[in-house]
Amino acid sequence: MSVRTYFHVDMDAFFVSVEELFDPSLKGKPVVVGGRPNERGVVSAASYAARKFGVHSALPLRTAYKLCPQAIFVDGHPERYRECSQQVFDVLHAFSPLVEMASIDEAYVDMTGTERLYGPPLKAAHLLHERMKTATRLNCSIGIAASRLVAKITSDQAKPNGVLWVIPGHEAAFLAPLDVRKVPGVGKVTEQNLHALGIRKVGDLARLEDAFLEERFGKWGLALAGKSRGIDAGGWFDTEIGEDTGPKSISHEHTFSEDTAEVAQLESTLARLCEMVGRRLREHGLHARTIALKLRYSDFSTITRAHSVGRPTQLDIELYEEIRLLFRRNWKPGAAVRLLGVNTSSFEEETEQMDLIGEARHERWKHALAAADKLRDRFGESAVSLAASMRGKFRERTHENPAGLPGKKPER
DNA sequence: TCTGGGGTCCTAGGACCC
DNA sequence: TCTGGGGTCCTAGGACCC
Repeated sequence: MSVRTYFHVDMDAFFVSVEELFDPSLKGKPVVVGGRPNERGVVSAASYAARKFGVHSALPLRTAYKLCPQAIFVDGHPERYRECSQQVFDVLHAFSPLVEMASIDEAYVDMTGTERLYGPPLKAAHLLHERMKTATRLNCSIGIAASRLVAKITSDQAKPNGVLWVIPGHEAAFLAPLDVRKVPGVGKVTEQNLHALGIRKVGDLARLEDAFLEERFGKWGLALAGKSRGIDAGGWFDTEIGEDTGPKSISHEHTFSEDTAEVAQLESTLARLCEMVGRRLREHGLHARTIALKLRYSDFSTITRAHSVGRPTQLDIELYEEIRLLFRRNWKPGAAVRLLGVNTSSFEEETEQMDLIGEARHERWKHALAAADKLRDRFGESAVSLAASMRGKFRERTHENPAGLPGKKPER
């Protein structure tokens, strides 16, 4: 098999950098994206100035405030990030057609066989780096290697705003001195398990027998053995670049600013979550067979309860009927709830069958929801709401029912 | 420290079928 | 009446990623 060349392009402090485009006065200052310092929630991104104080993503906002009270706390703007992410993709795609966005702020580019066009890898990477800066006004770091795994680890080592190449054949030497935690897929738990075995560096891992790792960690251990030697093994690293598979699940969840045990508040929140999920299902032209409720109590204990339905659906009201049933069967009445979530999966594409099945009620809702989706496009997410049509004194970001949705009260 | 929201993948047990 | 052997689907939970 011939040697391939992969770039891993990772945007530097992406959310913070995008916020700086909208408010240049933020530049160079300690900035925390994610919310107010007294809110429930965690840091989505921290500027390099804020990181000097120990602030990093996933840190609770209240903790971030204690570490760095002078930081500027800003709310996240997902639409801005999606738009900039699209610009990043456009730059990459114009550069080389084999691009796969791995998340909103990072991508793999298969650069194999582009030497005649762009020259050797380092030269090509610097050209791409420059084009990215010119087109998006954002900095990125680029890792270059013969496997995607090593390219990803390399871009991390290149940060911030750098380009780094691991020459084929030098993977093991490059990886050996790094902490095992640097290997994608090794998180807190696996790191602890490895430490318990006296394994701290990737080099320690690479010296072990495959059989030993397989015995200790199963299938995952075998993939880990390959990773320690820089081989794309296991999980999505094995897939081809550029193939666009649709989503496998669509979900929304909400953490209350204060825990609550009020049924009206809980159920109207579930209704709102079902609307958000239903809308996205319709956008993607998908019908879900499996609908799941997520419930987190004050003590952070969390359960999920799922049900698969005979007829896949994309309708808010049908999602809500299932979810409410799951909720009523599983919620310990009176127990304060911290978080609610609605998840859908086992998708089926739209079929003629589904349209033919549509009995009157089904069709009414379908048309009403299409109208509601249009209204939301024009006036925003809170313009129309099933939650608003529910009884109960509690209302959250909703008002009366301007679309005239059928049915005042969703009853079975 | 007091812990978001959106995902993916893996494991494991039980039901059910042949 | 002492206990098959898959295969597949479903559910629940957990690790991990950005």
